[in-house]
Amino acid sequence: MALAIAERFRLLAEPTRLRLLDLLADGERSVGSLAGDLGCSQANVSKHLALLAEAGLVGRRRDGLHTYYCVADPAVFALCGQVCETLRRHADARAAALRES
Amino acid sequence: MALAIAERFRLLAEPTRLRLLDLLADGERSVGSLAGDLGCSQANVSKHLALLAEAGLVGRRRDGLHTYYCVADPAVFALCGQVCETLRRHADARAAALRES
DNA sequence: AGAGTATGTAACTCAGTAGCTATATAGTTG
DNA sequence: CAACTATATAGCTACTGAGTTACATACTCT
Repeated sequence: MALAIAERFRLLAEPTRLRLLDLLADGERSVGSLAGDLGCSQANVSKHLALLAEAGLVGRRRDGLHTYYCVADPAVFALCGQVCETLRRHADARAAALRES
Repeated sequence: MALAIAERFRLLAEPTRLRLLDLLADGERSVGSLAGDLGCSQANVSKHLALLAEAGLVGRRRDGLHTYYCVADPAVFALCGQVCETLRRHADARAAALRES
C-alpha cells in the first residue's frame, strides 16, 4: 500500500515533470515544443513524458511527425494545489512564530 | 514553485516515511517503538523522523530518555487518501479496459 | 561516579535516476 | 529513393539518498 502511494509521489517529486504537467495544463503539446519551453533536451523531455504516460497521468496522440501529449487526469492539479496550500500554511505559521519571538 | 512542491512530494516518496506517518496516525510514539514495528534500524528511523520534523510534518517531544513524535499536520493523510483514490480509479479503468478487449 | 538505555549523528556503501550525447525509428517531402 | 524532421531509445556520467555500522550524546538509576 505505502509502496504504491510512494511510487506515485516519487513520480511527482521531480521539478521537470511538474513543469511539464503545468505546461500541459493549457492543452496538448508536442515534445519539441515542451523541450523548447523548458530549455532542456528533447531526449530528456521524451523520457519524462514516457514515465508520466506509463503512470496514466498523461495521454499521447501521434499525428504525423509529432506526438502530442495531454493531461489524462486533472486530479493531479488538485493534488499539487493541496501541497501548495499546505506549504503556504506552514510558511505563514513560521513567519508568525518569528514575529512573536 | 515547482521546486518547492517537488521537494514536498519527494519527502513523501518513500515507503518507510509513509509507514512512519501511518504508525503515528494513532498517536505519538517513541523512536525505538517505531523502529520495532517497522523492523528497521533505530538510526534509520531517527533519520527519517528528522527529515519529517524539519519539514514540519511531525512534531517531537522529549521525555527523559525517550523522544515522542507525533503528526503535526493531518493534511498529509488527506493527501495520501487522494493519491490512493486516484490509483484505485486508474486501476478500475484499466480493469474495465481489459474486460472490453 | 559509573553502568545502562534511548536517541542522534557521522562515515560509508550501494542502487536508482536525471541529464547528456549519439543513434535508431518513424514519418514527411522533394 | 534520398534528404530531412520529430520522437524514442541506448549508453554513459554524476549525483542523491536509503540503509548500514560505529560512535557520540543525553538521560536515568543504583
